[in-house]
Amino acid sequence: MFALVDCNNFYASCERVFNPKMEGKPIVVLSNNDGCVIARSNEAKAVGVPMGAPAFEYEEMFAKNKVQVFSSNYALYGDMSDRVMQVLSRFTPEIEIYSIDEAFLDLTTFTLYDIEKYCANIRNTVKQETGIPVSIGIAPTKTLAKLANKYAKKRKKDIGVHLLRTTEQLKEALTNSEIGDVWGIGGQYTKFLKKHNINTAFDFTLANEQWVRKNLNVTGLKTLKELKGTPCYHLEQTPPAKKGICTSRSFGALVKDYGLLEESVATFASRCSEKLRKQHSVASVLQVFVHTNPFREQDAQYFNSKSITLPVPTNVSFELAKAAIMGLKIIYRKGYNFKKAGVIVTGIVPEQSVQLNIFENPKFAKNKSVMQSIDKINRTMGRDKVRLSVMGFDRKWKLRQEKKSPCYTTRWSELLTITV
DNA sequence: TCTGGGGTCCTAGGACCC
DNA sequence: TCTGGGGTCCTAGGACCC
Repeated sequence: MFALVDCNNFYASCERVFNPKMEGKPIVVLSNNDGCVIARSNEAKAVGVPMGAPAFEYEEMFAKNKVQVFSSNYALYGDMSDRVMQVLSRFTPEIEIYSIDEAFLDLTTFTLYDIEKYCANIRNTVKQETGIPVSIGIAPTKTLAKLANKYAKKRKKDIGVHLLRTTEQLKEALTNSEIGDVWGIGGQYTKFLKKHNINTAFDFTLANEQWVRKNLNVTGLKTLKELKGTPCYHLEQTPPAKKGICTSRSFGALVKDYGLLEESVATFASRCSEKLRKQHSVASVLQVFVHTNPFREQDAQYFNSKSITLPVPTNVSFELAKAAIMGLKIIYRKGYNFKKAGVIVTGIVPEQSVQLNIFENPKFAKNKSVMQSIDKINRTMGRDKVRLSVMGFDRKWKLRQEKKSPCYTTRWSELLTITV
């Protein structure tokens, strides 16, 4: 049996933990640059704020309904996520952290327990120790656990735990779940399946397997089998190393100037190098891209990218920044209003495989220890305490974040003060 | 003024090899 | 009339996830 633990309206709930005045009120959290709505409390959903709503179009609506608006605060959400996952790990070592707000638990060996009671206990403990409300779905496959979780959120709000085990329980939940709510069935497949008169998860379980294989390929077939109770996905306790790493941002204001673009691209390359070092990998290809704002129809549009093959795979920040700037010089065109830039590294292999190369460059060991020292300083003293000068200092291209809450749990200077 | 960011897997088709 | 058979690797594009 798998349990899927999913935090309710996670970002909105994080904002509420340290700001209890927000309890019971509609609140939304915006994407980077305060662009669109990416999280909503139940109250915000109830007054009709849609997911992805552009903030500037909804200003009046927010005011009218007294919706509290927050910029996203990833330092806070990341730390709260760690706390939730730590609590969950106490209940079983068989845990897969699936995303910032979700974890699968493998409860197969818990045969002597009342699983529903055990999960209710998990839910209460997480709430008690972190302040975050969660819902838990329990079922024989991951896809069914996802479905059970949705069901718990929709129909068993007060209990927050839903178990699917007997044929009757399964049939009832499948019949009452829309096909588009199934994990693995997105917008395109929903349209396609509805056209063929498959409207619920139960309808889908009656579909012909060859037909599903042909039209939704093997991933669709796996989804079908999982819904019918045959597990195709297992618990992944150690996440596999990433095959591609991307750092990109939209700018807070349009950028015309080459120098600012260069600062941003160097910064993105440096972030990619940090992420590579964190998973002990090196990359052999770096791609840099820039583009204008497609929403500004009055502006001339320009999209371009350049791939650079690195002479030796690397995770050294200045080597990646150098390559990124080289690429940027090739694709930069004067006179455009740039809105976004990014760096993607691919051709990722373990650091070990390069170190063992018999043609190893003596610079490699030296650079590696420089990077280790920089990482250590930045980890303890704060991000970018030591950085490449080409990354700049005043960050004119930085994000807009006008309504960011304090980093309650990760910055001494922003700790909550309680006045009695 | 203003519209996010970061991933995965699968398939088809082209280039190339013997 | 008629023109082999069996592979690999890479990339672009489309689907999905959070």
